[in-house]
Amino acid sequence: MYEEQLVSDSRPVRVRFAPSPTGDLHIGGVRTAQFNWMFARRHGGKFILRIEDTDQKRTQEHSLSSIMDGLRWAGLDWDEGPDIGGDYGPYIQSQRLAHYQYWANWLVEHGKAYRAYETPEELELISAARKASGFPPGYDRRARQLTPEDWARLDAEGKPYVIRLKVPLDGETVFEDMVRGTIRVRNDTLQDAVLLKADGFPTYHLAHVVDDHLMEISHVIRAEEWLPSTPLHILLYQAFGWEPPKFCHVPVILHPSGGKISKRKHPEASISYFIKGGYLPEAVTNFLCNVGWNYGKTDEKGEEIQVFTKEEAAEVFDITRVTQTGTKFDVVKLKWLNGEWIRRLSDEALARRMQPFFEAAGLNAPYETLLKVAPLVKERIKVLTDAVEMAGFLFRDDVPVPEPSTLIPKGLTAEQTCAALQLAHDTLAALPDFEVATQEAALRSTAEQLNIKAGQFFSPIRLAVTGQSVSPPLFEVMAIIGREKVLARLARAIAVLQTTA
RNA sequence: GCCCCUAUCGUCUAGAGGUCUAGGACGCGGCCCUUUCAAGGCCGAAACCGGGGUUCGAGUCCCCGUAGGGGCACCA
Repeated sequence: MYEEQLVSDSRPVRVRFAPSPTGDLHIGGVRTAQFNWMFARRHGGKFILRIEDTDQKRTQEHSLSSIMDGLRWAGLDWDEGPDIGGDYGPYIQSQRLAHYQYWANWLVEHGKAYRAYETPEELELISAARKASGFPPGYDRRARQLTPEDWARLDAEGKPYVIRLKVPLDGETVFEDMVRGTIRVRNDTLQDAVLLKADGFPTYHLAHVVDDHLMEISHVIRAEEWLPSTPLHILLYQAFGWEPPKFCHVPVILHPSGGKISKRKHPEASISYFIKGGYLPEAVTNFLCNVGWNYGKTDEKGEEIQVFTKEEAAEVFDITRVTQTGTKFDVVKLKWLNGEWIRRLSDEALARRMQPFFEAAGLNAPYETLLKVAPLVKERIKVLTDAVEMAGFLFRDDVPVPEPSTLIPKGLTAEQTCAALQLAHDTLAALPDFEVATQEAALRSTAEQLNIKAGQFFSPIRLAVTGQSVSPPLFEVMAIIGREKVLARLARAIAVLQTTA
């Protein structure tokens, strides 16, 4: 199916991302938001942010700002939303209760819905009894029998009620999903879903249908977990006599071990994991494009282009080509992509982006120094936090004293190593300047003098100066650290070897 | 239990009935480069879930199995 057929000219493209404020933004939510965003940008439509806070128990105080921060971090800007308003506001459902109550009652008045007075406890009993006698669990629609007189009597007793949809007992509901094609469900498998809760708040089913209609949403792009309840939503549109939007259900993101990735069980389900973990928003959105969709452009070698921006993706985004299979979230591949993006950063940009991570590690890393560090770590790190691990020693005075055993390279004795370090020390001390090229020329000829391989020579120097066996290129590192500290650290290592020998 | 969706290398995917000896990427292995580690270059191993149809021809269409996922709340 091609997308062009599904975007009608008569109806402007208006899509929304509608999270519930129950904590951090979920990584799957980011992708859903991104698909909506790309679809809107592709078709010159509007991308709307709406907050679905109709569950008073689960709503969390700081969640709204956390969600908006997450979206901003990912660069998914919205055209209408709680903070910026718009012509269809308010964009927070708890501020739209009058709408839901009006339309719920409208359905009752028109015989499409009814009041039900069962308590949650009674419902549990009903469900259990049905199960026991071989029926599917759920509600048995007994309140359909109630007359308006019954309602008056129960109201007089002060009994709270909910409003339930009167689902047709026979027939089937059919709709077209933009990625899955025709979906067909028998109505007798559907429940008389609650639309308005006893506390006067709507359920998701009612609230989103009313809002999507009132906000003139043209395409509902949402996670696959909504697929089974979509027939119910179609029935609701029919009961109202409204034209439903087009639906598109995108596959869920799975944990590599199988099953839905959940914030409760997996830290990487939350966008903050990636923000704090030193991932670039460019890489995360790039990666998310390839989970359930693919860019499809190839380079001159015939290889698929893997690195692209979400803007580039939006230019060719076709929602009907979204995959239909649940996809596992491969953090390893994300890390690789993140490395690709880091390598594309200018030194200035990389320095700026690394800075907060050094600070978070308690290191005072001036921008000017980071600017020199950037080219050294650029092709060695996958996430920004790697830079702290790899180059943190540049900003630390308490670099660990190396173990004598690690100091001695293969093929050399302790005495030889000690002598080599002493010679390195003296050579460096005598240099006219401390430039990389000067150091390199001098130390390479020193290695020749000593008749040992360059690698054998540089290894103990590296250990002594950086405290690590792995580091960015040695001469660059020493130039940044400065001659004084380098000589001191060499002297310290020499002393360690001497006491051992 | 009932309903819905899905099924190509370990993972993400390309594949719109003949161009498939099934392509790419990550990861993995090897080689080259090299002061460590990377990055980069080259090479390699690695998949159409099973069974029936339809068709001259099926990874591609249909059916049945099987497997995976999702859903059956006064949560979203």
